[in-house]
Amino acid sequence: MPELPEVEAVCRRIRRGAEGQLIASARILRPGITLPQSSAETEETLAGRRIGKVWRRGKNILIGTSGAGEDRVLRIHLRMTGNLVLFKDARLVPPAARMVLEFPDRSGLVFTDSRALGRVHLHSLAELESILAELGPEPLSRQFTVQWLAAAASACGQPAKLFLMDQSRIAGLGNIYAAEALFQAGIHPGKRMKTLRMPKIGALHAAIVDILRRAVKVTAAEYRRPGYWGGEEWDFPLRVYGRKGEPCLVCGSKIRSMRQGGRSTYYCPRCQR
DNA sequence: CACAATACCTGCTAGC
DNA sequence: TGCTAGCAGGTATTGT
Repeated sequence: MPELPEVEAVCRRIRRGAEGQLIASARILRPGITLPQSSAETEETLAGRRIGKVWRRGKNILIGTSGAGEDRVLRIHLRMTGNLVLFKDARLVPPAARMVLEFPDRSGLVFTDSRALGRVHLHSLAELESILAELGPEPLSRQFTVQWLAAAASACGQPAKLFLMDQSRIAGLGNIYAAEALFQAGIHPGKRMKTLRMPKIGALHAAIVDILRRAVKVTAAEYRRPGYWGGEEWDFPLRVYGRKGEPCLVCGSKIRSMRQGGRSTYYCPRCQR
């Protein structure tokens, strides 16, 4: 489910309560989530370590830890339904809890994930660096410029929607925000990247940055509520995603949907060419 | 190589 | 009411 703004919101929500905490015990309640790493080994390594910095890269949540031996980083990917929540009592945890990091006072950080597609991995700093090197630039960083996007686009024959969702090109966009960015820029999702010219490239860059900034702002506020997510509410106002058959908010044409890369894409046939 | 299909999972909903 | 097909905000792997 979560894309960059939701992952950012989760980081901000847990940061205050998690940073600096001692992990008294770690329990992996669903062994598959650590594959190909061993869940028993993950539990053993984490126990007795202290949580350092919590940060994010693309859709990866990164939790630094220190203790016996070298520093390790816990990398959590929420995939479709994952979430991280701080619990007052880590023994009273919901059925979808997949990992529990319990602190000395019995409170804890809990990874919930109904579909169990999310992943938890423990890395050395060197290992983490090489994994993150596979990701494209952060769209809200200085790295992500119009010039960079123009250069990346000119070398790419992919349809625009697939380009935006490819984490090795830009890190953090997913199905919803990619669709929304293309709508805002007036670009058809099937448009080949290398056929885009300058005013459109600029519009796409501006749309990505604008939408993600606004979504982070709105979503981060909502995610302070610990139970948030589970509900169907989507706080960022969506203009095309999920609106098949409804009128375009700009021109009134019926929003259409198509399949791309096995996923549903929504677009306005008149505004997006 | 690029691209498409499928596997991974559970839960919800629309339609019968 | 109860069943089922289809679909879900993601990504790694397999197949063409």
